[in-house]
Parts: sequence; C-alpha cells; structure tokens
Amino acid sequence: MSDNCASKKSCKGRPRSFDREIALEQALSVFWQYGYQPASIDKLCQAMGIKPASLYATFGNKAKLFLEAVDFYEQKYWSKPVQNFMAEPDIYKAVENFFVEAATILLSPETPCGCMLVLAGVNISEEAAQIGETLLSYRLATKNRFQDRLRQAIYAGQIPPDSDVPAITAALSTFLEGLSIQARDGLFLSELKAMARFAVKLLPPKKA
Amino acid sequence: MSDNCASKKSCKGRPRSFDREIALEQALSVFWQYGYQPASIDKLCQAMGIKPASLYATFGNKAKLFLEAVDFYEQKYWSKPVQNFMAEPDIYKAVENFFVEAATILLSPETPCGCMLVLAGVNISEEAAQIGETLLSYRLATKNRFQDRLRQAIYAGQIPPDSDVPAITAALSTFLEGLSIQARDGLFLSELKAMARFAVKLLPPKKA
DNA sequence: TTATTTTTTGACTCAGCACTAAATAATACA
DNA sequence: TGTATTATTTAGTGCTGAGTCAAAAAATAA
Repeated sequence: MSDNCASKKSCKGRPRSFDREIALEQALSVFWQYGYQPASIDKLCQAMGIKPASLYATFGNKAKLFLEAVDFYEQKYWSKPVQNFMAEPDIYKAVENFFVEAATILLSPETPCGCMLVLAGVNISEEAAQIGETLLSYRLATKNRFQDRLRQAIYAGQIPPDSDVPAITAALSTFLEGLSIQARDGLFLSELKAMARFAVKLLPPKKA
Repeated sequence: MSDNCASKKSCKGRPRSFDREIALEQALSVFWQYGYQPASIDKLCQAMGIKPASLYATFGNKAKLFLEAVDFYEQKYWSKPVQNFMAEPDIYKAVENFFVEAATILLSPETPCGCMLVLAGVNISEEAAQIGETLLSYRLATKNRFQDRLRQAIYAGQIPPDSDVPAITAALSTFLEGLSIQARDGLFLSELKAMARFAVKLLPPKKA
C-alpha cells in the first residue's frame, strides 16, 4: 500500500509513477525551506510532482511525511560530520571542523536556511506538538554526542578533568543553534564559517 | 477610532470597555508564547477578554497588533538591559551582565519561551513576510549595539585595536540567539545564566 | 481475454482562519 | 430630551488548510 512491494522488481497492480525517495527528498526541501506548518500539502505536491491522494497513499499524512523527511535529512547531512566529530582525536580540531561543516550545511545551496532540526518546528500549533517533541529529541541527541566527546577529551587529557562538561555542552549547543538564526538572517558562508573559531573558544583554554 | 480620543478624559460616543494597554500586554503574552501565526485571533481575543470586532476596531488587524506588541515587548524587557550594556564601562562585565539579564528575560515566568524577536517570526507564511522583516530589523539593531559597544571597548583600550569587531559581534549575536532555542528546550534559569560566562569567552582574552 | 490489484485523477468535505456587516448599547453635546 | 458618535454583540463571510472518496487507468495473474 505504501511500499510498492518492498522495491522488488514489481508485484501486481498499477506501479507507482514516481520514485518514492526522490519525492521524499523534494518534500524535504520544502519542509526545510518553509518549516512544518507553512509547507502546505499543495506546495509539497507541487514540488513532488504528485497529487494529494498519491502523497497520502504513499506517506500516510503530512506529519509522517515530515518525520520521514527529517530522518532523511539527518542521515544525509549530519551523519558524516557527527561521525568526524566523534572520530577526530583532537577536541579543538574536532569542534572547529564540525562547526565549519555545520556552516556549510546551514547555507547549503539547495536550501539556504539554517538547520531543519532547529527551525522547522518553531511556532507549531498545539495539535502538532509531537513534531516539536521529535525535533527536540534530535537536538538532545546531538547534545549527548557533544557531552560524550567532551568526556572523551577529559579522558585523553586534552581538557582539565574538572571541566564543567554539561555547561560546555550547553554552550556548544547554544552556539550551534544560534548559527541557524544567523544563517536565516543572511550571513555569508565565509562569515558563518568564521564562527567555528569562536566555538573553539567555548572550550577550556588550550594548554600552551 | 482606535485611540479613544488620545486618552483624554473621554470624548464622545460609547467609551471603550477595556484598557487598551492591558489588552496589548495580554496580546503580547499570546504572541510571545505561540509566535505570530499560531496566535489565532480567537486565542488573542480570549486572552484580551474582547471580541474580534473590538480587536479590529482598536488595533487595525493582526499584523498591526503584533507590531505594536513587539514594540511594547522591546521597550518593556530589553530597553534597560541594553542601556546597562552600553553604559557599563568594563566590556567583560557589560557582556556578562547583559547575558545574565537576557537569561532572565528568556525564562520570564510570564512567558517562559525565549526571545520574541528571535522566535515569533520563524516559519511565517509568505504573505506575512513583512512581519519577519520587521523582526529582523530589531535583531540587526541589537547587533549594531554590540558593534558600537565593542568599538568603544577598543577606544578604551580594553580589547586590542585589531580585534575583528564584525566577527565578534556576529559571535555574540549567535550565542544570544541560540539561548532562545535553549530556553524553549527546557534549560533551567541557573543553567541559562551560567551561559553568560561563556559569552565572555567570545571576547578577546582579558589581559593578565 | 478477464479478474484482480494498485495508483492516479479530480472533485469534494469539513474545519479553522482572518476579518466584517448590521444591529444594539453607552456616552457627549445640543 | 434627542441626536451624533463611538463601542460592543452576534452572526456571519470567504478563503485556505488537511485530508478523502469514487471512479478511471494501468499494471499483473489467470
């Protein structure tokens, strides 16, 4: 009913006339650009090149489509940078690189408008509260990664063992999420990238 | 028609049955909490204790009411902190104090949900674009104040004359605006206030 | 071919939105 | 008193949103 026979060659019945994944990506672009609520079914359908009934048959409803799009977004854009962040042994380089990569995503030419996880759920009406909670959980996941990485840095002796990890984590999150607003407000990529050096300043000072 | 005879004792015609300013403040609370678009006329009327026709007779329309509310908000909450920020001679204290005061506003018990200038206009539909632009201009005004204050600090010899003022300004704005997201995400006041010490770290290091 | 299954099409429902018209009520002034 | 003026009440308008339904179309299986 929505899986087109689990992508087997085909099954029975009329085959879907569009590529599910491509349509999802186009929906993502609309959600990213407009946010959850201003992305109307009409706009989505236009971008996806399909009609409402096809959208509903394939993705369930607007909320489910959004959640799939968010997941796709997270995988496609953030999975690598986060992986690099966790793998880079030097915490200072890890943070700086991560924020440079983040700047690039936030001003992605495809949809130049900040982080979907941060912005798409702002000012959502009460009946769509679950959307907001899901996005929050993504943000908290990132926060947890920051925290893990900082503890790792303590273990590696790169920052003092008595560092206030939760506070530094909060500061990094604050700065990262602030970048989304800046991206919307028209900062150039070069300016946004330059913020990476400031993110590093939120870490305990490097030993000389 | 909307001014009730310029607040003179009264004029002619039936007097308004509610206090315009109190109603505006109640509208502000709704806009602050929900953002521009999810704040429906119905919700606003409920909070203001009036009916739609009165709202329109008094404030024009939703957009005008919002703009008045924003102005009121800026005056009531941010005017003093910004003044203090500009007046405090020590740039490090100025920044720290400002961010502590900001934290308090962002978690104001009246409407615990970040900065209205940052959040209320996110994900607005295209026909309300002017709302977004107005809010942007408020944010840019704050940015300009940061910039002015930093130049002042250079002049006073508190930070190096070759400091990259626009970049530091952007970093402070980024951090400040990020706090709005954190406030929405449930940080406690103590945690939010603790971020002030991190804001200071975005400045050039203090001479020993 | 025919039956079955699935998608697509196009017109539709229903709810919520910003906003308003007409009648009524309260005041100032003559 | 009455008249002009302004506010409030009530009951709407028209529009746009998400979501749906019945019928037509396109594929496979027999």
